[in-house]
Amino acid sequence: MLEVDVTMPSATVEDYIKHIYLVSEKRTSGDVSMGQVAEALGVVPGTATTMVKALSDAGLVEYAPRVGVQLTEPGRKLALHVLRRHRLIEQFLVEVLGFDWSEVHEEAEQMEHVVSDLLLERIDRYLGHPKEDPHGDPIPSAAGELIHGQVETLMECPLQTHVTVARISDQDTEFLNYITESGLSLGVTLCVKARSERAESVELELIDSGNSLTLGKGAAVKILVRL
Amino acid sequence: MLEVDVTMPSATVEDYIKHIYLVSEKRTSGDVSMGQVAEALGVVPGTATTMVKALSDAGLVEYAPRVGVQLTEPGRKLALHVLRRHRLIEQFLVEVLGFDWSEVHEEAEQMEHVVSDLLLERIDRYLGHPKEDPHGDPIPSAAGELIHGQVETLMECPLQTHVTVARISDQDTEFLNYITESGLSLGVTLCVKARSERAESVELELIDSGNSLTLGKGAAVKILVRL
DNA sequence: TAAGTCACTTATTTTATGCTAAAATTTTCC
DNA sequence: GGAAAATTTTAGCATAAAATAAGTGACTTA
Repeated sequence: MLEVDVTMPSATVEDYIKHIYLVSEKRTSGDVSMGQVAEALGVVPGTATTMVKALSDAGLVEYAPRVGVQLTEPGRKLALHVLRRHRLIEQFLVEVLGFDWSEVHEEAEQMEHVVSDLLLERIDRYLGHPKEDPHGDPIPSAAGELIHGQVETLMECPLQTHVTVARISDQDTEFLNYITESGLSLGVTLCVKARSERAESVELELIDSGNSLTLGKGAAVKILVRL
Repeated sequence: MLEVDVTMPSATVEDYIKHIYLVSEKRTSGDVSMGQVAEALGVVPGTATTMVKALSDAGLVEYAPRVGVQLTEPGRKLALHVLRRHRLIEQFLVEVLGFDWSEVHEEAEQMEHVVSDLLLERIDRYLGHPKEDPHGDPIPSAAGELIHGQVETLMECPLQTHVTVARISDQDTEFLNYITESGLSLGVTLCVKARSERAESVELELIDSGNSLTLGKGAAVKILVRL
């Protein structure tokens, strides 16, 4: 039987735990299915089953065969720690080294597994203890707490109301570039003029520029706004 | 037989190539023995033999059984590329994030395998294209050239002559802290008053502070000075 | 030159992570 | 409610990188 050493989790273990956390945040349901785990990690389902059983033996998750997986408290701690590393690195790359918000994800994906606690705290201090990363994602505290602001997607927020773009929940470079070009960067004020559930689209007006824009549901749910 | 994909070397491959380069720089002899490789990598000799054969199949080294190993031109290119990453990272950690020169080695050891070329060039630009890292080690250019200044160890440099500490060729935290406490940091001017080959020691005078200091051979050969 | 020691190589095993393919189970849909 | 579809698990195998242990060659020393 595979033994996972929790004292120094491998990059693979960290990735599984992180993705299980991210998926379970998105879905409100309790358990994450093996299919979702496999898809998030880019492996075949059989591989996910094997790894999740190992994670379960290591006490990082609770696994119920044919039901799904769920983080334990140590697992949640680890997930938030990895997420803190990822998001602080992204913020550092943008703020200090002049990266565009669309290019930092892949870089942080690698670095999150190697930066020491010491380096992480130096980065945090250098940045002045930021609360959010370049995509508006909240940065967990060193103690493992995460405060997410009150946000809603463009598919659920009130109509005819001024709202502010607060967070983009997609890390794809192409998508982020499209968002930038459309003038939907973080902090921009807009107003949802109309929404069609049948056509799965929303019609926006950008207050500052006065431009109008129509977005499909797929894109609209990735854009989170604050009232 | 193990196949090594040279297009994207693993961290392990990079470490082998880097250490073979570093050992062969130190020793003037042509080949690096398997024992030296194993010791540098912290593995048993059998592991080193197996990996070196794989590196040889990949065209990164030339390997003669029971004689030793030597980098090919692609191997040398890779070694210098890894060293460039390592040293630029060290310089960045010290210059930008306020690390002490004694704490950066281990951190860089991890990061050198994950920073992208893009990030590396941003770091290089941010630092103003430094020529040396915090220990005085030369930083190879992006093209793979390395200019090392004319330096000598404290065991070979002329006596009764003012020389400047230019480079410390040991990354051990304890040793570097000792060097700092002794006032032998980079740039310090000193004078070798006497040297005893029998006693394997040198007697130094630090010009700026006026302090005197005796060093054993082991330490003295790690301190490189410029005339 | 025979014996002993040391360094090195080879062969086999282990660990972590992945794959494919088949079997089993659950869900969906008439 | 039973067949088809989708999902999940199991089993067997592959790869990278390490270890162990045993065998081989080569240098030393008398």
